[in-house]
Amino acid sequence: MSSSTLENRSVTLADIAREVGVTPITVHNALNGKGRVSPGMRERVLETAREMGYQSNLLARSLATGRAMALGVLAYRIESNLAARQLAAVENEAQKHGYHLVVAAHNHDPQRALEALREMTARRMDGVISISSTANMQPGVVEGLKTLQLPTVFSFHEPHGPRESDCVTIDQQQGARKAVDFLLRQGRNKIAFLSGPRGRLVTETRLEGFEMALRAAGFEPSTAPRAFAEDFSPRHGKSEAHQLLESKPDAIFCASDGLAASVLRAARDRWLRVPADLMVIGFDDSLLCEATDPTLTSVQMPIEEVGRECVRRLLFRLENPQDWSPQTQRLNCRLIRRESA
Amino acid sequence: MSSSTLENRSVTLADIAREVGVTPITVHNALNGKGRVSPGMRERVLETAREMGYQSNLLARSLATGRAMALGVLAYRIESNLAARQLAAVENEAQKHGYHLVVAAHNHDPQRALEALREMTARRMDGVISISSTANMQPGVVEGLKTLQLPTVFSFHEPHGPRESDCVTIDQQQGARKAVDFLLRQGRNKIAFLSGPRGRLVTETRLEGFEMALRAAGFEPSTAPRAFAEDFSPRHGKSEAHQLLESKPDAIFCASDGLAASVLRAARDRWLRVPADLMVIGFDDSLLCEATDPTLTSVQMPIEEVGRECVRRLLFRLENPQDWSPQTQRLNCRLIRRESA
DNA sequence: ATGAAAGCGCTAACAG
DNA sequence: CTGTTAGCGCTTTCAT
Repeated sequence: MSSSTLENRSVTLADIAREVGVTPITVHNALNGKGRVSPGMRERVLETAREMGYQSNLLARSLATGRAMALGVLAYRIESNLAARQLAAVENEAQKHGYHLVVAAHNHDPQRALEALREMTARRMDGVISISSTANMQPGVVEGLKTLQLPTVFSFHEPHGPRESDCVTIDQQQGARKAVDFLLRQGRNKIAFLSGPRGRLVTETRLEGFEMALRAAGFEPSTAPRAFAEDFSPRHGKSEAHQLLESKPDAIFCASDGLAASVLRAARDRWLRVPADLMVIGFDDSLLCEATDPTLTSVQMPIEEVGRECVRRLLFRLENPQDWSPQTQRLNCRLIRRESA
Repeated sequence: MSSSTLENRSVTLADIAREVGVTPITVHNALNGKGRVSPGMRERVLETAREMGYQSNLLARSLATGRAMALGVLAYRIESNLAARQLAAVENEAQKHGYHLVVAAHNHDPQRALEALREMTARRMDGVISISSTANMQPGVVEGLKTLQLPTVFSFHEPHGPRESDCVTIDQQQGARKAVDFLLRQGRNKIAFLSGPRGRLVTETRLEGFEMALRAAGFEPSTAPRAFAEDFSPRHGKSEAHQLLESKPDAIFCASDGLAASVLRAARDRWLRVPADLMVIGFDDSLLCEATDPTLTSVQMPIEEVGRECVRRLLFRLENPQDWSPQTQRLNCRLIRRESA
């Protein structure tokens, strides 16, 4: 009678039904407020269920209803700060709507990504959110997502070709423009650009924004000094920073906070005062920004908003299949002012 | 016949069976290499399955087998760098063994944690990994995990009372000792301590390590200068750092990299040379360490190893229920040397 | 207000 | 080698 009677196997509707002396259907109705059940009956059922420690089996429910009440998340990485923040936002939003999250990482390995994708369909996820911060995902994966007919939201990444899926991105070009505009408004007119490897979407997009801002202000962007480090981390970029400083810029816009930190170090080597002699702006508004000296002004991406929006769009699609149509959304960046500019 | 015949509903074993002209069981056997199936048959089945775009339904399989092939992860947070790194390691290891991950965050809200826990059992997860970096989890949750008879591994957190579950932790006291020992060996003998709020496990554990190291070296730890900031972030601790510097220490051991960054700033205010006049050591080996100037020596926690070990222990338990017994494992920290010490 | 019947898709155990 | 039978736990539709 008490919960301790049942050993290993977990309590089922039938167990409760037997205990109460009705059929499983009545128990089901009582528990889920479905059919009409007399108040007394409902009370007894609920009570017994509690006593027996009943836990409805979601696997069985999902199988029967065809809804897993779970979303798959396919992330290029989990440990990256940006990805983790987005994942956290996704989790939070999904939770609010009663959805669980199945998470897989692929580290840009297309094999692994496709495999994870198959697993998501095998588990009959209601939908999938793809987090691919660098947009380096192999085309095959994007195709995979599309053909597996799982409702998908891409984020960060804008899938190539015709858009049959939702897409939530950040306008990084706008972010870069915002930073450079700000420098220009501060009266700086010899602004340099520092980024990581050429060819990376991050580099190219932010460089475009940099050039657009200069051009809009009447400068010839092609003459603006620029350099490209091996990577975006603070371990890199110091020699490139020194190289840029040779041309005596009055500001440097960096495509990452790590590189901006390197610029600060290089500036100190040369006894330059930041921001008086040299303004520095980074990108990402990461934890580094508060740790450098001076603290770093940086472009902030609304990554949490991206996460939330992914979930919202996906759920909207699931709940309103008729009046849904694929849509690409671009969110804007903000400039977070600190000491370096 | 071709894959395009099937519209919405997904392909089942029965569909393939019908197509091939056998029973679902044969298809099942062929697909899973179970019963003996003639090579020719197996070939035809595999071929047809591929053609029809068959995706085995894991929900159904789990329901039938009683194994979800999935682990639940209950994290205090996802966006924290440490948590995200551990999560990534867990994901990686689980993936290797063919397990999926269902992830939920509770932000130390006991209500939410219990709810997430129920959801994990409702989904019949094979086991749960609890990531609770600050060990602030309410006792109720720990109890919940224990009573829900889901195999659980606690990490970071050592559950109160008798240990009925596995536990993988990091010996932070050892980490602190290691840092202070190092400073002592460098000839420093006026070492101060800076941390965040008192009462937090992080503060107290690292303080204990600090004092143990001093005592072991023949110093009276109670006289060592110490201060406690409002928080562990680089936004805090600067005034506390200045306060400590009044007593002219030759080294400061900080309970976080953020606070260590604040110390570096304070030191610069006073024209102290780091490490010549003042050595500084942080804790966590976070991204900040490479961004400060000078770069920060810091204590590194083997968080990825913790994640992997959680999965290994859990899977071992699942696969060898008989010769499993709860065990608490403590991993050691390393000191990562950079410029500040 | 309650129940009966059927099915979701897969698997396990044993029979032919 | 292949098929039969039964069941995992829940839901849905339709009777009563």
